[in-house]
Amino acid sequence: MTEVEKGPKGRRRGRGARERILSASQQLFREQGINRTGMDQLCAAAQVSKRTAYQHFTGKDELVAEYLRRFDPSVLSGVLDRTDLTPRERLLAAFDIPPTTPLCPYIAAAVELHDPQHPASQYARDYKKAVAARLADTAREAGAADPEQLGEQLALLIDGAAARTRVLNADAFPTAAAIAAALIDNAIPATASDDRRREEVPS
Amino acid sequence: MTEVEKGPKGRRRGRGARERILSASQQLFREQGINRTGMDQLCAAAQVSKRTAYQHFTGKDELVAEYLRRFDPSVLSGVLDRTDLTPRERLLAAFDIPPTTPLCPYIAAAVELHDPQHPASQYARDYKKAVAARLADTAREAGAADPEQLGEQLALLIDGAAARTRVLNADAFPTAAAIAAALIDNAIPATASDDRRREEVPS
DNA sequence: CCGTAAGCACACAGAGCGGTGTACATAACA
DNA sequence: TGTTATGTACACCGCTCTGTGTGCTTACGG
Repeated sequence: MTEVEKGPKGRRRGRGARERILSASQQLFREQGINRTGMDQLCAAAQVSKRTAYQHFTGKDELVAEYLRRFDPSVLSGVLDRTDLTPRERLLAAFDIPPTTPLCPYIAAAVELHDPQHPASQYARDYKKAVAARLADTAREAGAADPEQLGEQLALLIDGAAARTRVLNADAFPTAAAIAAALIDNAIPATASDDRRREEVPS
Repeated sequence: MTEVEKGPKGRRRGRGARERILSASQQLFREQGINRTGMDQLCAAAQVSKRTAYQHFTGKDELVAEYLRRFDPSVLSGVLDRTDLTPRERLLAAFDIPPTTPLCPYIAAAVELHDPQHPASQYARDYKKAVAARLADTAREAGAADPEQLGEQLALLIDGAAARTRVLNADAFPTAAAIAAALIDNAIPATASDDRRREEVPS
């Protein structure tokens, strides 16, 4: 096992330079934004020398892309996979986000980088499509008439709530959840008995 | 009448330094973003010396705030005031935006500036609230049961479509319009005789 | 015990940024 | 005719940014 928490000089930790950099990115990029966080500050926060950082990442662009890739936060895999909820409840749970998220980092990255060709922007696009697809899957499971459309609609609601929360400085997710509930009720034929707890709906 | 289109030296135009600066801002801030547009480039595009620009605006911050204030485009005063449409049609027309808008500049400014106290961010907040209020007014006029809620919901849909359009690089307003139609139909009691002109059949 | 890999500290380059200082030119008005 | 606004041209300041170059220090494996 490599030594950990070394003395004041030399290698600080055997493993973890990359991880510390990415972890600091998570915090700083979200708190301050990408453009307003310089590499100097980031390396200081990660307790990593700048030289080391540029040996792990070819540049800030690659670091930003990796930072975005290290997500998946709650919404995608956390909420929609819960088996203790009905599909309908899972769809609605996607709107019960904790107040810890100032703004969806994917939208923020796309706006801040401002270049659709930037690797991070491309990944943001892929991720958003994946979220819509997952929502569509769950919608299908819930028995929606047009699952793809419902998935796209719910994804739009999430993004709208995120953007509006940022601009207004006030939580917009309850509003989005209300719309979502209405859409789901509209889209799912009443025959699907989703309102009963813990029941797998045979499609 | 002051002379216009002067010679190669001296004062280029009698009036218009300010206007040219703001006009160049409209183009460059939208095309490239605020942070990626330097004052040098902006002054060159406006054919205005940097010195003059800083005599009209105390700094870039003030310029950005003024740039945002010089909007109102179509949505707020253009569409919702049309008397040739029923209130319901006016609400839906807010989603028929031309493809000329890459991203709602208010959201972009709030994300790029990243400081809720920035004058431009404050104005963006005010503007978004005003839009929701105008939508609520129209919703009331259309006979909605809870106009404030419907206005807020439609505003969220617009912001969601704007954000999603930016991230996905694909028009998301049709999806938002579909949701809006459903919400409006749900919120307005059938007694309201808006549907009488049925030549436009959506969905 | 020595080589190598990993990392640190620190200075520096090159560019762009917001913003200013200075000297000069022109138009409108007295 | 002269004064005053208004504007130009252009160099310049101080700062921050991304990214390197250089030399030193440590840990670990053979």
